[in-house]
Amino acid sequence: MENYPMLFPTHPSSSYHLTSNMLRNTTNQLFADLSSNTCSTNSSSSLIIGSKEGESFNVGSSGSDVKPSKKKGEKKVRRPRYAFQTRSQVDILDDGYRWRKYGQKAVKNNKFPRSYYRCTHQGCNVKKQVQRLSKDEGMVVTTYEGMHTHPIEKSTDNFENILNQMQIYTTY
DNA sequence: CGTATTTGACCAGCGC
DNA sequence: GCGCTGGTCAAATACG
Repeated sequence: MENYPMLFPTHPSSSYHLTSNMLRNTTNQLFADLSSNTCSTNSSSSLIIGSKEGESFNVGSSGSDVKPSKKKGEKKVRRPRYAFQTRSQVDILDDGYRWRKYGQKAVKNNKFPRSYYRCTHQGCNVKKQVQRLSKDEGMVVTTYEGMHTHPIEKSTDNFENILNQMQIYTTY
């Protein structure tokens, strides 16, 4: 059983820490309740994390399978999802990990489609979805699901890179 | 040529 | 039971 203590795992990578810290400072990220309130609430800060239940659902095991049935002993696992809103004109919020887009769906309440991303690391089942609010075009809701158990592969050592991201984030 | 993205189809959960 | 909505897969395509 794994617990999900926080949004971002504390990795020894100082650059990561810097990145997340930078993110917090530049953009006001707020937690939104996905369980009861959904994101339709225009309230400023809605802390969430509704679900508990830490379930590690192995994905990349032995190639691709069309699994109609779930694994043994697990049913509808609702692992916690961490969502935070970000004021940004860009929906590509690079947190240092490499994401592969695996789906895109249109949401009823929003005019903009929701993008589904998954971490490209093998054994890392971290998923995230990015959704832009139709109410506020400059508001992007990013929902993280799961935790990374591996270091960042992106070269955030470059301060220029970080600065560049900061410029992007502060483009509003 | 290898990898990421796009896009339609498929499926499961939920409400009526 | 049926239809709607959300979530995922996988083939095709784009891009380096």
